[in-house]
Amino acid sequence: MSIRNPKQALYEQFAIVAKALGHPLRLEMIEHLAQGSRSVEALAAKLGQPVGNISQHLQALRRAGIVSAERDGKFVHYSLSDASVLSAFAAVRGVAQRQLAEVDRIVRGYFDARDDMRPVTRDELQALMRDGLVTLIDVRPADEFALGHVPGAINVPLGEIKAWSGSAVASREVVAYCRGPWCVMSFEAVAALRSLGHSARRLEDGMPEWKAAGLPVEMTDRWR
Amino acid sequence: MSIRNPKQALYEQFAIVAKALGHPLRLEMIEHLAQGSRSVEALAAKLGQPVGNISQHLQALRRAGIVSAERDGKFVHYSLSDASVLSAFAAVRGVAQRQLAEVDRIVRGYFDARDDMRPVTRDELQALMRDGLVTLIDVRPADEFALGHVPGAINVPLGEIKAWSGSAVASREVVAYCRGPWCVMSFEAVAALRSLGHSARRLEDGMPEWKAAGLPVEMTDRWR
DNA sequence: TCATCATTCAATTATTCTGTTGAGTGACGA
DNA sequence: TCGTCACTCAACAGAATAATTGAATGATGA
Repeated sequence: MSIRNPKQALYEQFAIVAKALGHPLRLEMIEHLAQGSRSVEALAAKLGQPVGNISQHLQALRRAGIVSAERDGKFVHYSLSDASVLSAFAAVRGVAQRQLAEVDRIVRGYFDARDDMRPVTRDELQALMRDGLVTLIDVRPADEFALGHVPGAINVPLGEIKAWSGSAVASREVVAYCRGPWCVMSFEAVAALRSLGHSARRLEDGMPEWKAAGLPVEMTDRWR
Repeated sequence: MSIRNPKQALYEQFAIVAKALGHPLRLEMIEHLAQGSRSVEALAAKLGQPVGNISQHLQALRRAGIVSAERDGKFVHYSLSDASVLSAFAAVRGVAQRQLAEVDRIVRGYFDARDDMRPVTRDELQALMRDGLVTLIDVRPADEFALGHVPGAINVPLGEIKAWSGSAVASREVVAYCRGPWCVMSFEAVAALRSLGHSARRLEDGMPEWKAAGLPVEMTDRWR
Protein backbone atom coordinates (compact mmCIF):
# COMPACT_ATOMS: atom_id res chain seq x y z
CA MET A 1 0.00 0.00 0.00
CA SER A 2 1.29 3.40 -0.90
CA ILE A 3 1.96 6.06 1.70
CA ARG A 4 -0.96 8.44 1.90
CA ASN A 5 -0.77 11.98 3.03
CA PRO A 6 -3.69 13.34 5.00
CA LYS A 7 -5.06 15.17 1.99
CA GLN A 8 -5.35 11.97 -0.02
CA ALA A 9 -6.71 10.14 3.01
CA LEU A 10 -9.48 12.71 3.35
CA TYR A 11 -10.38 12.58 -0.33
CA GLU A 12 -10.61 8.81 -0.02
CA GLN A 13 -13.10 9.16 2.81
CA PHE A 14 -15.20 11.61 0.85
CA ALA A 15 -15.03 9.29 -2.16
CA ILE A 16 -16.33 6.40 -0.04
CA VAL A 17 -19.50 8.37 0.61
CA ALA A 18 -19.94 9.46 -3.00
CA LYS A 19 -19.21 5.98 -4.29
CA ALA A 20 -21.88 4.55 -2.01
CA LEU A 21 -24.35 6.97 -3.59
CA GLY A 22 -23.20 5.93 -7.05
CA HIS A 23 -25.55 3.05 -7.75
CA PRO A 24 -29.19 3.34 -8.82
CA LEU A 25 -30.35 0.60 -6.49
CA ARG A 26 -28.67 2.15 -3.49
CA LEU A 27 -30.25 5.50 -4.27
CA GLU A 28 -33.63 3.83 -4.43
CA MET A 29 -32.90 2.16 -1.10
CA ILE A 30 -32.09 5.55 0.40
CA GLU A 31 -35.33 7.00 -0.89
CA HIS A 32 -37.25 4.15 0.75
CA LEU A 33 -35.35 4.41 4.02
CA ALA A 34 -36.12 8.12 4.01
CA GLN A 35 -39.77 7.14 4.50
CA GLY A 36 -38.88 5.30 7.69
CA SER A 37 -36.93 2.35 9.11
CA ARG A 38 -37.07 -0.94 7.26
CA SER A 39 -35.88 -4.47 7.86
CA VAL A 40 -33.68 -6.04 5.19
CA GLU A 41 -36.50 -8.27 4.12
CA ALA A 42 -39.07 -5.49 3.95
CA LEU A 43 -36.73 -3.36 1.88
CA ALA A 44 -35.99 -6.26 -0.44
CA ALA A 45 -39.69 -6.82 -0.96
CA LYS A 46 -40.27 -3.13 -1.73
CA LEU A 47 -37.55 -3.13 -4.34
CA GLY A 48 -38.26 -6.56 -5.77
CA GLN A 49 -34.70 -7.68 -5.14
CA PRO A 50 -33.21 -10.79 -3.56
CA VAL A 51 -32.48 -10.35 0.14
CA GLY A 52 -28.80 -11.17 -0.29
CA ASN A 53 -28.30 -8.41 -2.77
CA ILE A 54 -30.03 -5.85 -0.59
CA SER A 55 -28.00 -6.96 2.41
CA GLN A 56 -24.80 -6.45 0.42
CA HIS A 57 -25.79 -2.96 -0.62
CA LEU A 58 -26.82 -2.12 2.92
CA GLN A 59 -23.34 -3.07 4.09
CA ALA A 60 -21.89 -0.72 1.50
CA LEU A 61 -24.15 2.08 2.69
CA ARG A 62 -23.27 1.34 6.28
CA ARG A 63 -19.54 1.46 5.60
CA ALA A 64 -20.10 4.91 4.15
CA GLY A 65 -22.00 6.00 7.24
CA ILE A 66 -25.15 6.58 5.22
CA VAL A 67 -27.38 4.11 7.03
CA SER A 68 -27.35 2.68 10.55
CA ALA A 69 -28.51 -0.73 11.70
CA GLU A 70 -30.45 -1.51 14.83
CA ARG A 71 -31.18 -5.06 15.83
CA ASP A 72 -34.66 -5.89 17.08
CA GLY A 73 -34.97 -9.59 17.80
CA LYS A 74 -34.53 -11.52 14.61
CA PHE A 75 -34.83 -8.39 12.52
CA VAL A 76 -32.30 -5.73 11.72
CA HIS A 77 -33.88 -2.39 11.04
CA TYR A 78 -31.98 0.02 8.87
CA SER A 79 -32.50 3.75 8.77
CA LEU A 80 -30.71 6.80 7.45
CA SER A 81 -27.93 7.86 9.80
CA ASP A 82 -28.49 11.53 9.50
CA ALA A 83 -30.53 14.22 7.77
CA SER A 84 -27.32 15.23 5.99
CA VAL A 85 -27.76 12.12 3.85
CA LEU A 86 -30.91 13.61 2.39
CA SER A 87 -29.18 16.87 1.60
CA ALA A 88 -26.39 15.00 -0.13
CA PHE A 89 -28.91 13.08 -2.20
CA ALA A 90 -30.74 16.31 -2.96
CA ALA A 91 -27.51 18.02 -3.99
CA VAL A 92 -26.62 15.18 -6.35
CA ARG A 93 -30.12 15.33 -7.82
CA GLY A 94 -29.69 19.06 -8.23
CA VAL A 95 -26.56 18.66 -10.33
CA ALA A 96 -28.20 16.00 -12.47
CA GLN A 97 -31.30 18.11 -12.93
CA ARG A 98 -29.38 21.19 -14.01
CA GLN A 99 -26.70 19.55 -16.09
CA LEU A 100 -27.99 16.32 -17.57
CA ALA A 101 -30.36 16.84 -20.46
CA GLU A 102 -31.40 13.23 -20.09
CA VAL A 103 -33.16 13.97 -16.80
CA ASP A 104 -35.29 16.61 -18.43
CA ARG A 105 -36.00 14.30 -21.34
CA ILE A 106 -37.18 11.51 -19.04
CA VAL A 107 -39.49 13.77 -17.10
CA ARG A 108 -40.93 15.35 -20.22
CA GLY A 109 -41.35 12.02 -21.94
CA TYR A 110 -43.16 10.68 -18.94
CA PHE A 111 -45.38 13.56 -18.17
CA ASP A 112 -46.43 15.82 -20.98
CA ALA A 113 -44.82 19.17 -20.35
CA ARG A 114 -47.56 21.07 -22.13
CA ASP A 115 -49.80 20.50 -19.17
CA ASP A 116 -49.34 22.76 -16.24
CA MET A 117 -46.89 20.75 -14.23
CA ARG A 118 -45.93 23.59 -11.96
CA PRO A 119 -45.76 21.94 -8.57
CA VAL A 120 -47.29 23.29 -5.38
CA THR A 121 -44.75 24.49 -2.84
CA ARG A 122 -44.94 23.52 0.80
CA ASP A 123 -45.92 27.05 1.77
CA GLU A 124 -48.65 27.19 -0.84
CA LEU A 125 -49.97 23.85 0.32
CA GLN A 126 -50.14 24.97 3.92
CA ALA A 127 -52.14 28.04 2.94
CA LEU A 128 -54.47 26.03 0.71
CA MET A 129 -55.01 23.46 3.44
CA ARG A 130 -55.65 26.13 6.04
CA ASP A 131 -58.33 27.65 3.85
CA GLY A 132 -59.79 24.23 3.04
CA LEU A 133 -59.40 24.77 -0.69
CA VAL A 134 -57.78 21.49 -1.71
CA THR A 135 -57.85 17.78 -1.03
CA LEU A 136 -54.42 16.42 -0.20
CA ILE A 137 -53.71 12.82 -1.11
CA ASP A 138 -50.71 10.70 -0.18
CA VAL A 139 -50.27 8.20 -3.00
CA ARG A 140 -47.71 5.99 -1.26
CA PRO A 141 -48.53 2.47 -0.11
CA ALA A 142 -50.43 2.23 3.16
CA ASP A 143 -47.43 1.06 5.20
CA GLU A 144 -45.40 4.11 4.28
CA PHE A 145 -48.36 6.37 4.97
CA ALA A 146 -48.59 4.80 8.42
CA LEU A 147 -44.95 5.61 9.16
CA GLY A 148 -45.63 9.30 8.77
CA HIS A 149 -47.72 11.60 6.60
CA VAL A 150 -48.77 15.22 6.24
CA PRO A 151 -51.59 16.02 8.70
CA GLY A 152 -54.89 16.11 6.86
CA ALA A 153 -53.69 13.96 3.96
CA ILE A 154 -55.81 11.03 2.77
CA ASN A 155 -53.98 7.85 1.81
CA VAL A 156 -54.87 6.89 -1.76
CA PRO A 157 -52.32 4.39 -3.07
CA LEU A 158 -51.76 4.61 -6.80
CA GLY A 159 -53.87 1.55 -7.60
CA GLU A 160 -56.89 3.02 -5.87
CA ILE A 161 -56.84 6.40 -7.58
CA LYS A 162 -59.55 5.55 -10.06
CA ALA A 163 -61.97 4.15 -7.49
CA TRP A 164 -61.31 7.05 -5.15
CA SER A 165 -61.78 9.71 -7.81
CA GLY A 166 -65.35 8.57 -8.31
CA SER A 167 -66.20 9.41 -4.75
CA ALA A 168 -64.28 12.70 -4.71
CA VAL A 169 -65.76 16.07 -5.52
CA ALA A 170 -64.64 16.71 -9.09
CA SER A 171 -64.57 20.48 -8.76
CA ARG A 172 -62.16 20.51 -5.86
CA GLU A 173 -58.48 20.63 -6.69
CA VAL A 174 -56.36 17.67 -5.60
CA VAL A 175 -52.73 17.91 -4.51
CA ALA A 176 -50.75 14.66 -4.59
CA TYR A 177 -47.43 13.84 -2.99
CA CYS A 178 -45.33 10.72 -2.46
CA ARG A 179 -41.73 9.86 -1.61
CA GLY A 180 -39.84 12.83 -2.95
CA PRO A 181 -39.46 15.40 -5.69
CA TRP A 182 -38.77 12.81 -8.40
CA CYS A 183 -40.95 10.03 -7.15
CA VAL A 184 -42.99 9.00 -10.17
CA MET A 185 -46.07 7.99 -8.25
CA SER A 186 -47.31 11.53 -7.79
CA PHE A 187 -46.68 12.21 -11.50
CA GLU A 188 -48.80 9.20 -12.34
CA ALA A 189 -51.49 10.17 -9.87
CA VAL A 190 -51.77 13.66 -11.33
CA ALA A 191 -51.91 12.28 -14.88
CA ALA A 192 -54.60 9.77 -13.89
CA LEU A 193 -56.69 12.35 -12.06
CA ARG A 194 -56.51 14.80 -14.94
CA SER A 195 -57.59 12.16 -17.41
CA LEU A 196 -60.55 11.53 -15.12
CA GLY A 197 -61.54 15.18 -15.26
CA HIS A 198 -60.08 16.36 -11.99
CA SER A 199 -57.90 19.37 -11.41
CA ALA A 200 -54.68 18.05 -9.89
CA ARG A 201 -51.14 19.16 -9.11
CA ARG A 202 -48.08 17.68 -7.43
CA LEU A 203 -46.48 18.85 -4.23
CA GLU A 204 -42.96 19.96 -5.15
CA ASP A 205 -41.40 17.27 -3.02
CA GLY A 206 -42.34 14.44 -0.70
CA MET A 207 -42.64 13.27 2.85
CA PRO A 208 -38.95 13.21 3.80
CA GLU A 209 -38.51 16.84 2.74
CA TRP A 210 -41.64 17.86 4.62
CA LYS A 211 -40.29 16.24 7.74
CA ALA A 212 -36.80 17.66 7.21
CA ALA A 213 -38.34 21.13 7.02
CA GLY A 214 -39.53 20.63 10.57
CA LEU A 215 -43.22 20.55 9.67
CA PRO A 216 -45.68 18.42 11.66
CA VAL A 217 -46.03 14.75 10.80
CA GLU A 218 -48.84 12.37 11.68
CA MET A 219 -47.81 8.81 12.45
CA THR A 220 -49.52 5.50 13.02
CA ASP A 221 -46.84 2.80 13.41
CA ARG A 222 -43.22 2.78 14.26
CA TRP A 223 -41.98 -0.22 12.25
CA ARG A 224 -42.96 -2.02 9.11
CA MET B 1 -30.68 -4.34 -22.44
CA SER B 2 -33.52 -4.54 -19.99
CA ILE B 3 -36.57 -2.32 -20.23
CA ARG B 4 -36.26 0.59 -17.85
CA ASN B 5 -39.13 2.42 -16.34
CA PRO B 6 -38.73 6.16 -15.82
CA LYS B 7 -38.03 5.73 -12.13
CA GLN B 8 -35.04 3.50 -12.80
CA ALA B 9 -33.90 5.77 -15.62
CA LEU B 10 -33.89 8.74 -13.24
CA TYR B 11 -31.99 6.87 -10.55
CA GLU B 12 -29.43 5.93 -13.17
CA GLN B 13 -28.93 9.57 -14.05
CA PHE B 14 -28.49 10.53 -10.41
CA ALA B 15 -26.08 7.64 -9.97
CA ILE B 16 -23.98 8.91 -12.88
CA VAL B 17 -23.39 12.14 -10.98
CA ALA B 18 -22.65 10.42 -7.68
CA LYS B 19 -20.39 7.89 -9.34
CA ALA B 20 -18.40 10.67 -10.94
CA LEU B 21 -17.84 12.12 -7.47
CA GLY B 22 -16.78 8.70 -6.20
CA HIS B 23 -13.07 8.83 -6.85
CA PRO B 24 -10.46 10.64 -4.75
CA LEU B 25 -8.62 12.01 -7.74
CA ARG B 26 -11.76 13.41 -9.30
CA LEU B 27 -12.67 15.09 -6.04
CA GLU B 28 -9.26 16.67 -5.93
CA MET B 29 -9.72 17.82 -9.50
CA ILE B 30 -13.01 19.43 -8.55
CA GLU B 31 -11.40 21.23 -5.66
CA HIS B 32 -8.75 22.62 -7.98
CA LEU B 33 -11.25 23.61 -10.65
CA ALA B 34 -13.21 25.39 -7.95
CA GLN B 35 -10.26 27.80 -7.69
CA GLY B 36 -10.66 28.71 -11.36
CA SER B 37 -10.48 27.35 -14.89
CA ARG B 38 -7.58 25.08 -15.80
CA SER B 39 -6.19 23.49 -18.90
CA VAL B 40 -5.76 19.73 -18.89
CA GLU B 41 -2.03 20.12 -18.71
CA ALA B 42 -2.11 22.65 -15.89
CA LEU B 43 -4.42 20.44 -13.88
CA ALA B 44 -2.22 17.42 -14.49
CA ALA B 45 0.79 19.34 -13.27
CA LYS B 46 -1.03 20.49 -10.12
CA LEU B 47 -2.01 16.93 -9.27
CA GLY B 48 1.22 15.28 -10.35
CA GLN B 49 -0.62 12.95 -12.70
CA PRO B 50 -0.07 11.97 -16.33
CA VAL B 51 -2.05 14.08 -18.77
CA GLY B 52 -3.82 11.08 -20.23
CA ASN B 53 -5.20 10.03 -16.90
CA ILE B 54 -6.45 13.51 -16.10
CA SER B 55 -8.05 13.78 -19.51
CA GLN B 56 -9.89 10.51 -18.92
CA HIS B 57 -11.20 11.64 -15.58
CA LEU B 58 -12.23 14.97 -17.05
CA GLN B 59 -14.30 13.11 -19.62
CA ALA B 60 -16.01 11.21 -16.82
CA LEU B 61 -16.76 14.45 -15.01
CA ARG B 62 -18.02 16.00 -18.21
CA ARG B 63 -20.37 13.11 -18.92
CA ALA B 64 -21.83 13.69 -15.47
CA GLY B 65 -22.31 17.38 -16.21
CA ILE B 66 -19.92 18.35 -13.43
CA VAL B 67 -17.37 20.20 -15.54
CA SER B 68 -17.56 22.03 -18.86
CA ALA B 69 -14.87 22.40 -21.50
CA GLU B 70 -14.05 25.52 -23.48
CA ARG B 71 -11.50 25.46 -26.24
CA ASP B 72 -9.03 28.33 -26.46
CA GLY B 73 -6.57 27.77 -29.29
CA LYS B 74 -4.53 24.70 -28.52
CA PHE B 75 -5.77 24.56 -24.97
CA VAL B 76 -8.98 23.25 -23.54
CA HIS B 77 -9.95 24.99 -20.35
CA TYR B 78 -12.14 23.10 -17.94
CA SER B 79 -14.26 24.65 -15.25
CA LEU B 80 -17.07 23.61 -12.95
CA SER B 81 -20.42 23.67 -14.75
CA ASP B 82 -22.39 25.10 -11.95
CA ALA B 83 -22.27 26.24 -8.34
CA SER B 84 -24.50 23.27 -7.53
CA VAL B 85 -21.43 21.08 -7.97
CA LEU B 86 -19.83 22.74 -4.98
CA SER B 87 -22.91 22.19 -2.86
CA ALA B 88 -22.96 18.53 -3.85
CA PHE B 89 -19.31 18.20 -2.88
CA ALA B 90 -20.01 20.02 0.36
CA ALA B 91 -22.97 17.77 1.12
CA VAL B 92 -20.90 14.64 0.56
CA ARG B 93 -18.18 16.05 2.79
CA GLY B 94 -20.83 16.77 5.39
CA VAL B 95 -21.96 13.17 5.51
CA ALA B 96 -18.38 11.93 5.74
CA GLN B 97 -17.57 14.42 8.47
CA ARG B 98 -20.57 13.49 10.59
CA GLN B 99 -20.58 9.76 10.04
CA LEU B 100 -17.07 8.53 9.34
CA ALA B 101 -14.91 8.39 12.42
CA GLU B 102 -11.91 8.08 10.13
CA VAL B 103 -12.30 11.68 8.98
CA ASP B 104 -12.11 12.93 12.52
CA ARG B 105 -9.15 10.68 13.20
CA ILE B 106 -7.25 12.02 10.21
CA VAL B 107 -7.83 15.63 11.14
CA ARG B 108 -6.91 15.07 14.78
CA GLY B 109 -3.84 13.07 13.87
CA TYR B 110 -2.73 15.80 11.59
CA PHE B 111 -3.45 18.76 13.71
CA ASP B 112 -3.36 18.39 17.46
CA ALA B 113 -6.89 18.88 18.69
CA ARG B 114 -5.76 20.18 22.06
CA ASP B 115 -4.84 23.43 20.43
CA ASP B 116 -7.61 25.85 19.81
CA MET B 117 -8.57 24.84 16.31
CA ARG B 118 -11.82 26.68 16.32
CA PRO B 119 -11.94 28.24 12.89
CA VAL B 120 -12.83 31.82 12.11
CA THR B 121 -16.17 32.24 10.33
CA ARG B 122 -16.56 34.44 7.29
CA ASP B 123 -18.59 36.95 9.27
CA GLU B 124 -16.01 37.10 12.05
CA LEU B 125 -13.25 37.57 9.53
CA GLN B 126 -15.04 40.46 7.87
CA ALA B 127 -15.46 42.20 11.21
CA LEU B 128 -11.83 41.59 12.19
CA MET B 129 -10.61 42.88 8.83
CA ARG B 130 -12.82 45.95 9.02
CA ASP B 131 -11.35 46.80 12.39
CA GLY B 132 -7.83 46.05 11.19
CA LEU B 133 -7.26 43.50 13.93
CA VAL B 134 -5.80 40.61 11.95
CA THR B 135 -3.48 39.83 9.07
CA LEU B 136 -5.13 37.64 6.47
CA ILE B 137 -2.90 35.31 4.48
CA ASP B 138 -3.79 33.19 1.46
CA VAL B 139 -1.50 30.17 1.57
CA ARG B 140 -2.30 28.85 -1.91
CA PRO B 141 0.24 28.93 -4.74
CA ALA B 142 0.62 32.30 -6.46
CA ASP B 143 -1.26 31.27 -9.60
CA GLU B 144 -4.35 30.36 -7.65
CA PHE B 145 -4.12 33.56 -5.65
CA ALA B 146 -4.02 35.47 -8.92
CA LEU B 147 -7.23 33.83 -10.10
CA GLY B 148 -9.14 35.29 -7.21
CA HIS B 149 -8.59 36.03 -3.53
CA VAL B 150 -10.19 37.73 -0.55
CA PRO B 151 -9.64 41.51 -0.74
CA GLY B 152 -6.89 42.51 1.65
CA ALA B 153 -5.29 39.06 1.80
CA ILE B 154 -1.55 38.66 1.39
CA ASN B 155 -0.31 35.71 -0.66
CA VAL B 156 2.07 33.62 1.43
CA PRO B 157 2.45 30.19 -0.20
CA LEU B 158 3.12 27.43 2.27
CA GLY B 159 6.84 27.24 1.53
CA GLU B 160 7.31 30.90 2.34
CA ILE B 161 5.57 30.89 5.70
CA LYS B 162 8.74 30.76 7.74
CA ALA B 163 10.48 33.57 5.88
CA TRP B 164 7.35 35.69 5.98
CA SER B 165 6.72 35.15 9.67
CA GLY B 166 10.04 36.80 10.47
CA SER B 167 8.89 40.02 8.90
CA ALA B 168 5.40 39.92 10.39
CA VAL B 169 4.39 41.53 13.64
CA ALA B 170 4.36 38.65 16.11
CA SER B 171 1.67 40.12 18.33
CA ARG B 172 -0.90 40.43 15.57
CA GLU B 173 -3.18 37.48 14.99
CA VAL B 174 -2.96 35.77 11.61
CA VAL B 175 -5.89 34.16 9.79
CA ALA B 176 -5.01 31.68 7.06
CA TYR B 177 -7.18 30.23 4.32
CA CYS B 178 -6.68 28.12 1.22
CA ARG B 179 -8.79 25.99 -1.11
CA GLY B 180 -11.62 24.88 1.10
CA PRO B 181 -12.69 23.69 4.51
CA TRP B 182 -10.53 20.56 4.41
CA CYS B 183 -7.61 21.88 2.45
CA VAL B 184 -4.61 20.87 4.51
CA MET B 185 -2.48 23.86 3.58
CA SER B 186 -4.18 26.19 6.02
CA PHE B 187 -3.86 23.55 8.75
CA GLU B 188 -0.15 23.36 8.05
CA ALA B 189 0.20 27.12 7.92
CA VAL B 190 -1.48 27.54 11.31
CA ALA B 191 0.66 24.80 12.83
CA ALA B 192 3.83 26.37 11.43
CA LEU B 193 2.92 29.87 12.58
CA ARG B 194 2.06 28.68 16.08
CA SER B 195 5.35 26.85 16.39
CA LEU B 196 7.01 30.13 15.42
CA GLY B 197 5.27 31.94 18.23
CA HIS B 198 2.45 33.56 16.30
CA SER B 199 -1.20 33.51 17.15
CA ALA B 200 -2.94 31.95 14.19
CA ARG B 201 -6.30 30.48 13.20
CA ARG B 202 -7.90 29.05 10.07
CA LEU B 203 -10.78 30.52 8.14
CA GLU B 204 -13.58 27.95 8.32
CA ASP B 205 -13.52 27.40 4.59
CA GLY B 206 -11.73 28.59 1.49
CA MET B 207 -11.89 30.73 -1.59
CA PRO B 208 -14.64 28.88 -3.50
CA GLU B 209 -17.01 29.15 -0.54
CA TRP B 210 -16.20 32.83 -0.10
CA LYS B 211 -17.03 33.44 -3.73
CA ALA B 212 -20.15 31.27 -3.59
CA ALA B 213 -21.37 33.36 -0.67
CA GLY B 214 -21.38 36.34 -3.01
CA LEU B 215 -18.57 38.16 -1.22
CA PRO B 216 -16.14 40.38 -3.13
CA VAL B 217 -13.16 38.77 -4.86
CA GLU B 218 -9.97 40.41 -6.07
CA MET B 219 -8.53 39.00 -9.27
CA THR B 220 -5.34 39.40 -11.25
CA ASP B 221 -5.44 36.95 -14.18
CA ARG B 222 -8.15 35.10 -16.01
CA TRP B 223 -6.29 31.94 -17.01
CA ARG B 224 -3.40 29.92 -15.68
C1' DT C 1 -32.09 -28.77 22.56
C1' DC C 2 -33.71 -28.20 17.97
C1' DA C 3 -35.90 -26.20 14.15
C1' DT C 4 -36.84 -21.96 12.10
C1' DC C 5 -36.30 -17.50 10.56
C1' DA C 6 -33.74 -13.07 9.35
C1' DT C 7 -29.58 -11.75 8.17
C1' DT C 8 -24.66 -11.94 7.04
C1' DC C 9 -20.64 -13.92 5.02
C1' DA C 10 -17.77 -16.26 1.51
C1' DA C 11 -17.05 -17.68 -2.97
C1' DT C 12 -18.01 -17.31 -7.80
C1' DT C 13 -18.59 -15.20 -12.29
C1' DA C 14 -19.69 -11.29 -15.15
C1' DT C 15 -19.17 -6.65 -15.60
C1' DT C 16 -17.25 -2.21 -15.00
C1' DC C 17 -13.56 0.90 -13.75
C1' DT C 18 -8.44 2.50 -13.69
C1' DG C 19 -4.21 3.74 -15.34
C1' DT C 20 -1.11 3.32 -19.10
C1' DT C 21 0.39 3.34 -23.73
C1' DG C 22 0.51 4.84 -28.20
C1' DA C 23 -1.94 6.41 -32.19
C1' DG C 24 -5.06 10.08 -33.92
C1' DT C 25 -6.96 15.19 -34.16
C1' DG C 26 -7.11 19.96 -34.36
C1' DA C 27 -4.74 24.35 -33.86
C1' DC C 28 -0.71 27.03 -34.22
C1' DG C 29 3.62 28.92 -36.00
C1' DA C 30 7.96 28.45 -38.68
C1' DT D 1 3.30 22.62 -45.86
C1' DC D 2 5.29 20.63 -42.03
C1' DG D 3 6.42 19.97 -37.40
C1' DT D 4 4.97 20.79 -32.83
C1' DC D 5 1.91 21.10 -29.17
C1' DA D 6 -2.37 20.10 -26.34
C1' DC D 7 -5.55 17.06 -26.07
C1' DT D 8 -8.54 12.92 -27.07
C1' DC D 9 -9.40 8.31 -28.26
C1' DA D 10 -8.80 3.21 -28.52
C1' DA D 11 -7.00 -0.72 -26.62
C1' DC D 12 -5.19 -3.33 -23.01
C1' DA D 13 -4.16 -5.54 -18.38
C1' DG D 14 -5.13 -5.39 -13.62
C1' DA D 15 -8.34 -4.07 -9.95
C1' DA D 16 -12.67 -3.29 -8.08
C1' DT D 17 -17.70 -3.92 -8.07
C1' DA D 18 -22.21 -6.49 -8.81
C1' DA D 19 -25.43 -10.18 -8.52
C1' DT D 20 -25.98 -14.96 -7.32
C1' DT D 21 -25.56 -18.96 -4.63
C1' DG D 22 -25.17 -21.55 -0.63
C1' DA D 23 -23.17 -22.02 3.81
C1' DA D 24 -22.64 -19.63 8.50
C1' DT D 25 -24.50 -16.83 12.41
C1' DG D 26 -27.63 -15.24 15.92
C1' DA D 27 -32.09 -14.85 17.90
C1' DT D 28 -36.52 -16.96 18.80
C1' DG D 29 -39.85 -20.20 20.26
C1' DA D 30 -41.52 -24.98 20.40
